[in-house]
Parts: sequence; structure tokens; C-alpha cells
Amino acid sequence: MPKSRPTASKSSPKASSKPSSKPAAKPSATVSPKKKAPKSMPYEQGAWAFAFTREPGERRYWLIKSEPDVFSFDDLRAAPKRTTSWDSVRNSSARNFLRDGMKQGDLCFYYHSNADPSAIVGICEVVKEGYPDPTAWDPAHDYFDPKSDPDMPTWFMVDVKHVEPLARAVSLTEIKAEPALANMALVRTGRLSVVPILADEWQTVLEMAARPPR
DNA sequence: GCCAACGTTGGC
DNA sequence: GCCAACGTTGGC
Repeated sequence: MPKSRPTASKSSPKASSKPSSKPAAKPSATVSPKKKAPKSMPYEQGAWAFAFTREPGERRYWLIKSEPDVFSFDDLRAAPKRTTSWDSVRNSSARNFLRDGMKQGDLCFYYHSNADPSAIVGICEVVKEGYPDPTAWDPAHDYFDPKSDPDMPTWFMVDVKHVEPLARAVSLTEIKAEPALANMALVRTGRLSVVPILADEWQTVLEMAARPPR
């Protein structure tokens, strides 16, 4: 089950604070523009820190990207048990979310990248938490990583299950035009293939999907 | 540890 | 196809 392309990029975002807080213009613990993010800073203390903590029983939200030509939301629905392992991610920030951030029962928006139009199209659920991605040490695999060691895996994946499509697709254009989504990780750091979504952002997207495009 | 060169994502 | 915005690599 192929999935997203390995993403190689992005991080150094500036997400806002807590999921419960408004997605207001409050880039709290973010990196100041004039200053580069310290490379040595553990990600737990960086701008993505909020993504790795939660209240007991809290459900968190994420967005995962896939090119529909590679593995679409319909492909996920058609998969055995409507489930697939989200393998082949080769970006360390995305890996951290997969390995440490996502928990069983969390919900994810399914985003079609490099699509026409690029858009959030559906919802899926994390059904298995982070575990090593075996494609990394398969020499025949496109995203084989010779430096990855099965005894100390570099790359991780989760299993996600199809839940339901959105009432309608919500395009990147609409997302960028919506003030309540100005701080969305998808917008702020365009290239990361797995990103956290705040609860208010999640709700805003659902509301957009429930009404006609403006 | 700095930083130039290079590679990739993905919107446009 | 272009290129901005990143991440990674490796020389020094």
C-alpha cells in the first residue's frame, strides 16, 4: 500500500498554541523570523510541541497528504478493511508526528496534493499507532533508505482507516481565503505531508464543507 | 558550527 | 515547467 510520496521538506513552522485555543493570530512559541530555528532544539520543545501533548482522553486532529494519482481517498475506501499503512514518509518532522503524535482514535483530514484542485476530501481515523516502516529497509522499494536500520528504525508509519468523505471537497484556495484558517499548518508550511490540525480549524473546515463554496 | 550546494515538494 | 521554501549533505 503505497501512499504519500516521501516528503522532504518543511518544518520550522509556527503553529499556534493549544488545540483548545482559538486559531487566533497568536504565534505563541514560534520562531522569530529573523532567527533560524535552532537545529539542535528537540522537537518536543519547538514550534510543534503542542502536537505531542494532550489531555487524558483527548482526541487530536491531523492532516495527511497524498497525491490522488498515487493513492487517493477512494483508494483508501477500496482497500481491505478500508485501511492502509501510511508508509514511505521520509521527512523527519512528519515522522515525528507519525511515531509520537498520532494516537488511536485520532481523526485525520485526507488531502489530495498535486490535484485539480488540491483539496481536503475526506476523513480517516488512526487505527494503529506509530510502528516501524518496513519499506525503509526493502532494497526493492522506491523509498528504500540504506541508512535505516531495522534494529533502530528511522522511519515510522501509522495505519489509517477510511471514515467518510467530506460533504464536499474543500480546496486549498478556499482554505487560504478563510481567515479562521490563517494559521493552519497546511497553509503556513506547505510541504509537510503530515501536520497537526487544531480543533477549531477542524470544525471550521467541516462547516465550510457543509455549505456551498463562496 | 557555518554555509554553499543540492534535492524535493507542490502550488501555480 | 518554474520556482519558493524548505531539508539535507558535506567541505572546511
